[in-house]
Amino acid sequence: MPELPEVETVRRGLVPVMEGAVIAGAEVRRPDLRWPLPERMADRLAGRTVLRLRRRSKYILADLSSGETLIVHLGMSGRILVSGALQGRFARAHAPHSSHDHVVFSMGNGARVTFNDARRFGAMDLVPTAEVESHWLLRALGPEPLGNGFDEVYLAGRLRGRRTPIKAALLDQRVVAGLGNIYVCEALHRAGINPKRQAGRIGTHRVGALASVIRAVLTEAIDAGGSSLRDYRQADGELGYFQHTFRVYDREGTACRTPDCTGTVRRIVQSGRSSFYCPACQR
DNA sequence: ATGTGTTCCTGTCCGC
DNA sequence: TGCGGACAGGAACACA
Repeated sequence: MPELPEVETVRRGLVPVMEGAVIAGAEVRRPDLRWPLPERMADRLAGRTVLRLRRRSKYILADLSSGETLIVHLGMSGRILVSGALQGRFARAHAPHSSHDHVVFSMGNGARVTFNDARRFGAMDLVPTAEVESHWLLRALGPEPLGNGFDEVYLAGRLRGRRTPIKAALLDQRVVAGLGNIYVCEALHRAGINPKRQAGRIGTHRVGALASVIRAVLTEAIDAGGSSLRDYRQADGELGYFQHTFRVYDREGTACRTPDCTGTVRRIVQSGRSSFYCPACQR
């Protein structure tokens, strides 16, 4: 579930609980997620202060006072729950652990942060802060779509000559970091580009529009997450899920939402993933 | 180098 | 109500 906007929403939800706070203890309830958890992770976290919570692509990065950084990826089904008291703002009782609560952080301020991941495609690692960018999971990532390194000139350069469908190219984290299946579908719809179109065969002008709508769709989703954050916290402390109004994603068979378009949303499979698009207005 | 298909894991939903 | 199959927001990996 978590693409860049969801991960950013989780990060923002964790900032008031974790940033500047001490990790009193960490309980590792199973030894592995997608890969084995870091050696002696609980010992290396206990007593450390979280200096800063950052995000790179879909990774949450917690810089610690020990000089190490905890890298967290939510995979497909990873979620984070916050409970416990902090200035009365998180006055939610600790729920009993579920079988998918794999790592539990007990903060010095009384909050509890639980990493839950049914499918266990998530991951954690703990490395020197100076080595985060060169970590094997992060080193090949393309630019942040909301950062300065991503614009129409960059994107055009990366798509030039590529014969792969634009859908696959945008899902490639080396091209641009943080997009997933939902937001690629949404961005292509807004840009009026058929997901099957060869990446290198999109006109310069339309590539410019694409870069622009990618930023817009992500920004809107982050804003929506921010506005729903408080509601979700009040509900059950769960971070990372919020309602979106998608224009095509998961809307197979329904009317296209492009103004004046009479098309019907279709679903096709591209490299094993569902693509939702409108054949009438995406060319 | 590029592009495609498989794989990890569990939960949910839909049709019979 | 049970059961089988399809499918799920990721991405590393093996292979053409």
